Amino acid sequence: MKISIIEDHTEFRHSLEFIIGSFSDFQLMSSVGSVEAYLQQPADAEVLLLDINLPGMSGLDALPLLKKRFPGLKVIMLTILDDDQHIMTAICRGADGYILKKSQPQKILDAVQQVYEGGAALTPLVARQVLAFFHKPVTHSPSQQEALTARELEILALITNGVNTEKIAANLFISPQTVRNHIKNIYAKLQVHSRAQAVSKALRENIV
Amino acid sequence: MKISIIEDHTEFRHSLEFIIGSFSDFQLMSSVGSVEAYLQQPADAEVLLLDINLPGMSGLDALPLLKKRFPGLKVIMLTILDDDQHIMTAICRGADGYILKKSQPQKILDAVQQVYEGGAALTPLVARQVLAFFHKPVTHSPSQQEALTARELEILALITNGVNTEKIAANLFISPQTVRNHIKNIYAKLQVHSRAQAVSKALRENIV
DNA sequence: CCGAAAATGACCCAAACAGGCTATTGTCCG
DNA sequence: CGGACAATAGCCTGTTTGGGTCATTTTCGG
Repeated sequence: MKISIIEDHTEFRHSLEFIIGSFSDFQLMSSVGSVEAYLQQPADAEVLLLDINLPGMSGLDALPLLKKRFPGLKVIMLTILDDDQHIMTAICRGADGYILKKSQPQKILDAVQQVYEGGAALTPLVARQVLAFFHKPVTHSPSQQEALTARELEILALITNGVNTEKIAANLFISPQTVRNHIKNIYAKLQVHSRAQAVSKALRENIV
Repeated sequence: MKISIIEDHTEFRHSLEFIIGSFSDFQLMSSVGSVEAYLQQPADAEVLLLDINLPGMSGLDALPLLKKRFPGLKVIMLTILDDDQHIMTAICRGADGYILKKSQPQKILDAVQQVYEGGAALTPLVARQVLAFFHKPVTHSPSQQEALTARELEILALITNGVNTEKIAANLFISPQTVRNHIKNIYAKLQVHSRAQAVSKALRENIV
């Protein structure tokens, strides 16, 4: 298993090198202090430990670039912060893992092993924040506003796909006027006043 | 740490009981074979191991119900399948963990510990599938269509919030007519023909 | 079996919108 | 300097939408 490291903090980098060097399963290919240095002599690593806070190009900015240049490379973000925004940015840009520097060495080795085997490595607290993105909207939405009926949900779904009144009516085999009435009721329940607002609310609050 | 189990497969349930009983940190409150049985004599557990495939009400359907009735209860889904759809459903309904039955006993204990400490417990392969939901859309979207200008993005964002032409104009200190023109250009680039479609595309492809 | 809620349908009207065309100004790049 | 593009602005026309009010039928739970 070929591993590279990009981490500017010399002391911590040496620790990582030591940990990885302790196991014969792991082969350290490259260990540098910046993305720029890494790109000058790229190693064909399989797993990359990438710091977020780096001098020059940040780890977050390097992520999509590295993923594009080395397809198949698994990248684990290493960071001191478990900042919500950083986590989501990293994940959206293709990170395969996100672990905190304060983690025990064994956890870091586990993470490398996990991503090598095709999994993703998240510390439990990071995983919690990721999951929050899914069930936050769902839990807070059904509370406030009135519930939509099945028919209304059906029509809202079509509106959300940009279908106009005429086509919705044709689709559901009902009169356009009836569609209009349903839409009025939907607006009242969602407390919106236009299709654009309805679509926005429907998508953001996972009503569809 | 108070733990309950809902699992219909008797043999596996007994294994779980045994594993949990082996540690003095854990206190087994209740161990039953169905959601219905659990609701009849609810225990004030802190962590619940919940099977997905259950006779009667499924674990997925019970999830929101249990979460509502016992706020603060952490639920770990236990299942044989790592089916994509089940995972996402469970997460959207508030699961705090999702682990496979074939996991080593130690992993299950770790998961309980992790959710108890406020984290989320996902096996690496499940985590991979969750992450895929984030970086899939981002990678495929910026390809096809033409890029929007800064002004167009600004206006698209306002449209996405349901603001009408008049208000957008007032907001940006430009003429409503100019806003109309920008919107026409946005429509052309996004290949849509209405605000609703534009909002839908903007939100679904993370353009805003 | 009755009443509430949902689904269906209609009319009107003012406002908003979509699409077509033209035009001026500014900026940036080759 | 000249062309490309973005941002600004106007006009016209037909369509769609949002809001108001009313009425009939169906469905479902008490």
